[in-house]
Amino acid sequence: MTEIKDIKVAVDAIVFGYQQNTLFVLLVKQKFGPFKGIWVLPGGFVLQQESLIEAVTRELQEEAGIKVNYLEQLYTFGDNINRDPRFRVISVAYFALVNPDNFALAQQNDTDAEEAQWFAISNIPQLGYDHNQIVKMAHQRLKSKLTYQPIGFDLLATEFPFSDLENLYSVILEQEIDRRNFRKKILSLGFVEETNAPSINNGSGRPARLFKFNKDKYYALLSNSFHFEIKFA
Amino acid sequence: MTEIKDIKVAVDAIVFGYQQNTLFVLLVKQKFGPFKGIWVLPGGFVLQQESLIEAVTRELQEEAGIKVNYLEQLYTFGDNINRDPRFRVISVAYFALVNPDNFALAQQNDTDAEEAQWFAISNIPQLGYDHNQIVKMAHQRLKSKLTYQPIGFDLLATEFPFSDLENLYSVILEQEIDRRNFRKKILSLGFVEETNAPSINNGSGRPARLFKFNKDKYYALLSNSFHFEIKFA
DNA sequence: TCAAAAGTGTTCTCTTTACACCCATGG
DNA sequence: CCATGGGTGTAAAGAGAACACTTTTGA
Repeated sequence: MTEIKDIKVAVDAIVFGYQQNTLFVLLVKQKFGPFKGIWVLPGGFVLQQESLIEAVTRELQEEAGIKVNYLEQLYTFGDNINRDPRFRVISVAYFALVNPDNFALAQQNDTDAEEAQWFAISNIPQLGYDHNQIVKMAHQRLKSKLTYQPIGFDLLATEFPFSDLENLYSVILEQEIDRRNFRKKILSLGFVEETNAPSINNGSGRPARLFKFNKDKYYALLSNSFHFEIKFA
Repeated sequence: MTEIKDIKVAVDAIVFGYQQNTLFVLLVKQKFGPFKGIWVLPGGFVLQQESLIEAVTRELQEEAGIKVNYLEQLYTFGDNINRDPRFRVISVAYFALVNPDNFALAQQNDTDAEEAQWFAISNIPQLGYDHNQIVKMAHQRLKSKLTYQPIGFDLLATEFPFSDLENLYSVILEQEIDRRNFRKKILSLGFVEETNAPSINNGSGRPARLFKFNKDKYYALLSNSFHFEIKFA
């Protein structure tokens, strides 16, 4: 049974952020190891006494000082037995989203102090290991989940103008959206509500009213075997 | 880095089969270990030199002499650090389907010779480890995939009467189906075709024509960003 | 001729699409 | 008063749901 011992278990996180109509992915510069100096996904080995989730959360904190507000398991990469040139490693990849409040990266010369940086999804460099492939899969997951789960809200501020939501969908899905139909559809779902907050004005044009995602209402609907799907012409 | 070494990696498979309007799951009786004599999912530790997929395939062969015709990764269980009472194990669970040709279990007194047996999904006993939870998740996955991917065909014979497909959907989704609407919808998708095979007669009633799933046609449609969703009233 | 399962069309309703003008503000 | 983005309704087409009788076979 000696063969069993030597498979190492890692976690990696694909963290998406959204700012100025652009989708970003969080990367860190590897400080040592076979890909020293190369950009990779934040992640690392799982410790004996921690759960997988704890491992990801810890790594995100250590490597980027970031707290995500959506996290789910994506896929476990372990079919290429040489994906790490040093030894056999399988990696459980996690898919995460941050909203603008958590977008800023902590400047931390203190702890692990690796460089962490946001990269536009259209501009991801060559990454270490099989991480480009992982990013691709995560991007795909984001696109499809967006159409049947309300995860877009985790990339926006708590209160947002409707146009932000429109833009997020059209940017991420890379499709044009009919503003009228989109608004009608989203509002018909019943879990996006106008707030009382005063309208905001961003420079020019008519001020926008603010909306928010009502999580409770969403879950209430869910338990009544409710299902939605957002598609466009 | 000593903590890292001691996490063991296992794979488990949830294999579904379908016979006589009933959905079955394949279980094996544990021969040793902490759950000796208890039913569990087929699976075992991943060897140093094999991919995850190879590990599942091998275990299915060894423990049940079975070859599946659909296999995909389901989820990786590693948040309960005591899921195996002996040591820390994470398990990559796979979701598999067999069609009637592969349904029979090999009688194998030779190799690993564990007892393998099909259990109706409605009649799963208490399993070892966290395997009841895994089965539940797989069952959920099967239900939802059935509505947007043509995986039902992997549970049927290559050629099948239309009523088999109807029954499969209504049994697995636990819903009544309007036969006329179902047939119209499926045939409108364009990848289920009537064969030239002579009708078959099963005892009583009008003989049924046989249909088959045209994989090539399905993939051709897929690449044209085709999407389907099967829902019922 | 009866029992059993297979095969088939139409209407109504609801959802989705396409499409263009006015409104509120700042400069 | 102009530029900029926000806000809104209606008609036509398509998809989904409801619904029942005829056909073919074996016994």
